[in-house]
Amino acid sequence: MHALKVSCSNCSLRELCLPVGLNRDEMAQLDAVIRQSRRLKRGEYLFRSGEGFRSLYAVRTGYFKTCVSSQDGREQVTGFHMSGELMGLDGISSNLHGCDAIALEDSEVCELPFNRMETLGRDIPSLQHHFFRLMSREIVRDQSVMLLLGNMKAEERLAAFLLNLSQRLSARGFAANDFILRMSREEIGSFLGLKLETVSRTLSKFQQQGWLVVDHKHIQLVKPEALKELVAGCSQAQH
Amino acid sequence: MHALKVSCSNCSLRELCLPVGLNRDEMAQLDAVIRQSRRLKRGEYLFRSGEGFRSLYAVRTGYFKTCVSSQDGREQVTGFHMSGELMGLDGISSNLHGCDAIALEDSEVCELPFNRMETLGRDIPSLQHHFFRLMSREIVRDQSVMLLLGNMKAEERLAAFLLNLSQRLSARGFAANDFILRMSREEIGSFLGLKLETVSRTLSKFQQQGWLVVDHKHIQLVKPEALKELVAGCSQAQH
DNA sequence: GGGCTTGCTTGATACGCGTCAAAGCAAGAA
DNA sequence: TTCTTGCTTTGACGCGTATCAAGCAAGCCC
Repeated sequence: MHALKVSCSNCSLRELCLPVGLNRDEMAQLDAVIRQSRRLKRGEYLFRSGEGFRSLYAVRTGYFKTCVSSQDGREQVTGFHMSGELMGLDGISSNLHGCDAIALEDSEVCELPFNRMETLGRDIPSLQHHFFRLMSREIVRDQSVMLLLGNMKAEERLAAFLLNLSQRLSARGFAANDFILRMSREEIGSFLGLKLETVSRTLSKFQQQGWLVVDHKHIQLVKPEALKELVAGCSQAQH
Repeated sequence: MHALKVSCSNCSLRELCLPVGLNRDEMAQLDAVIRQSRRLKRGEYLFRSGEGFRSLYAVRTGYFKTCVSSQDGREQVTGFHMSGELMGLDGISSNLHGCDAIALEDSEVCELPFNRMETLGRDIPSLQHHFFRLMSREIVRDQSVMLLLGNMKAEERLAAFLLNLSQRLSARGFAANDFILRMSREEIGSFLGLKLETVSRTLSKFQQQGWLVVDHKHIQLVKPEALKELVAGCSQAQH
């Protein structure tokens, strides 16, 4: 990943979500398209399922969850999103957002009007290609969630979740083994296909085994290797 | 959907997977890019996880499953694919295929070299847009599978599966309530996050209730309304 | 035909996780 | 402070699905 460290008035983290090799002129065109960033308070909706789709959103700071709901009110969290990650790709197909996006803490996003990004993609091939790659990456991510929901046991799911979080945080320069959960036990459970009590119990079990320390939302991974060993077998095979 | 019924030497079902409003000239350009179709025998791999990614594949005739495997050999079927449906979108992100695609019966696909489709998309905006829509639709589909795997009980999963099959078959001009399953009980179970015995038992239960008739792979939906009622509450909310 | 394989059904049993309930704990309001 | 309120932890119990195992039907090869 050749992340460009070009100063950018609109979105300081653009190099994370759009790491394309653009020249100065193309960069300026992109800048012209990216809208002012938007701030959201904790709990606020960025968009709701069924609303008209106009833009993608990249997280600048803060934390989001996306979720779909069934008619009788069951909620499935489909993902947690941190800085540099894109939300709203599911809205392209029908011009309606297909999920809710909710800020888990005070957050900031930059808005990418999709029509204009699409047009720009025609002039800047590497940008077009990058968008295809981003969408494909989302499909790959979803497939690994299916593997998790379809095949893993509670302990394996939670271990995979914690390691995934750890890896994404450290990729952003945060500590890999000492972090704050931004979501509730219930939201973790919804994402992992478990009930909140099971999440809580499983965390306690990991703590008893000395693999981590739980203090409310504060998690310290003491033996990340143990967690890795637990998920080694059931994680997706590398070829 | 404005499905064009233009004759096409390479891919008679192109109107299904590429229903774009193209003029004669654009159509010719597209024809030039789409490769000769490829035939596969039942059980044959179209591609394997980890192989280099070059092309997307659209099913012309027959039936496919795609699946990801964990290191210890657990297999998660991520989808079943029938005529007009596209496979391989997950390969774009890393230039490697992210899943296996296997023919469930003797089948035929047409190959869409991705680089050339990408280039063509720049000249034909509606084609580019259509590709974005296709990828987005795949993300939406994956989200609804997550809802299924995360929240539904065995009966609800199987009912949702049968109704989805029924709907896709009838969209292709086949009978909605009388069809042959192309996959084994084990493959259905793998897709739905259930064991084959549970699939078998649940089918038997549906039959005892007079909702359908099972004769090996031959399914007749007698009371599809009953199945619909079962999934009504737990299916994704419409807005 | 006999004997094999493969896939499906069905039953008995086990166990993991959901459900229900109670209590602890932190943060904020009155 | 004291009373909320929301979130979490923990325990007891029960249900739903997995697991193990046996039997059956269909297809295939010799």
